[in-house]
Amino acid sequence: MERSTREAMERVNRSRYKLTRQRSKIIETLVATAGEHLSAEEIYGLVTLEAPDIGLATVYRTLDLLVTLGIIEKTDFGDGRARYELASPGDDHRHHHLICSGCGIITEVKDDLLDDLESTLEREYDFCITDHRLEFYGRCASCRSD
Amino acid sequence: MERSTREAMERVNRSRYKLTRQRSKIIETLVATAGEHLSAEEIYGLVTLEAPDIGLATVYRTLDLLVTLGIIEKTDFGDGRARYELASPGDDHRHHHLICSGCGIITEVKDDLLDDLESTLEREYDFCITDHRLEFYGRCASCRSD
DNA sequence: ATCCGTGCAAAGTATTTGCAACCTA
DNA sequence: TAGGTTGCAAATACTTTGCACGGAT
Repeated sequence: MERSTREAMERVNRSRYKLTRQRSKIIETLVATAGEHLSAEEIYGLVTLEAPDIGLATVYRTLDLLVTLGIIEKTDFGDGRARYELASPGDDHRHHHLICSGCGIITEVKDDLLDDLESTLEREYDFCITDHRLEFYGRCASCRSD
Repeated sequence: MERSTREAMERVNRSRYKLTRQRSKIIETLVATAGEHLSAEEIYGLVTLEAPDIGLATVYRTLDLLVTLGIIEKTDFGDGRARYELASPGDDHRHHHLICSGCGIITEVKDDLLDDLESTLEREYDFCITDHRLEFYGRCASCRSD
C-alpha cells in the first residue's frame, strides 16, 4: 500500500471517525489518481468499479469528511461541480493551477508564489490573509498547435 | 442616468441583441450595485421590486448575454452560486478579491499584480496565459476585532 | 410578417438529507 | 453493544430549456 494511502487512513483512525471499507476505498482511489482533480461523480465512477455497492451519497459524505480532516482539498474551477485533490502535505496554502481552455487539463504549479504580494495587501487593505487561490487560464502547448 | 449604465446599454444596442425593458432594468440594477458581487437570485430580487413581471429565467438569460458581450463578469466564489459584477472597463484581466471568512464581504483589489509572475510561468510551463483569477481568504479588520 | 425575447413551468445537474438497517471500535 | 455509517430515495438548490405568446422592426 502506498505511503500516502496509509497516512491518510491513519489520520482518519486517529480522528473520532471510523475507517470503514467505503472510506478506505475512496482514499485509495484519491491516492491512485493524485493530480487529476476529480469530481465527486468521477470518483464515484472509479470507486464503484471495484465496490459497486458504494452509494454516491457516501462518496459525498466521505469527501466532506476528508476535507474536514485536511486530507484533501475541495476546489471549484467554475465548471459547476466541485473537484477534489490530495492536500499538499505540510502546507495548506498552495492552490495554483494552470487550466487549459482547449483540453481542460489542469496542471499544478508547485511553488507558493505570492508571499510578497500577501504582505503588501495585508498592509494596504488591513486584511489578515490566511489562504489564497490562484488560477491561470490559457492554452497548453499541445492545444496551441491545433 | 449614470454614464456606465448608458455605456452598457449602447453596447447592447450595437450588438445584434435588442435592448428590452427587462435588459435595461437589469443593467441599471447591476450598475447601481457595482462592487457588490450579487448572485442571480439577488439580482432577481432587486429587479422585481421595480418590475415584478420579470422572470428569473430572463435574469439568467440576460446575465449570460451580458457576460457574452463582456459587460459583466461571472465569478464563482465557491458558495454554490455564480456571482456577477461589472467588468473592469478597458481590461478583462483583473479578478482579484479579498474574501472575509467572518462576514463574507468581498473587496476588490484594484491592480493587476501578476504580470511578472505570468511571464515566468509561461516560460516554465510552456503555457500561454490569457487570464487569471486570484482570491485571498482571511479576515477583515472589523471581523478581527470580534 | 418575421424574428427575437419573454414568462411560466418543467427538466436538468450537483449536492444534501431522512431514515431504517448495518457495521466497526 | 452503542453510536457512527451506509444505501436508497426523496428533497434541495441553482440553473437551463421548451414552448406558446408578445413586441419591435
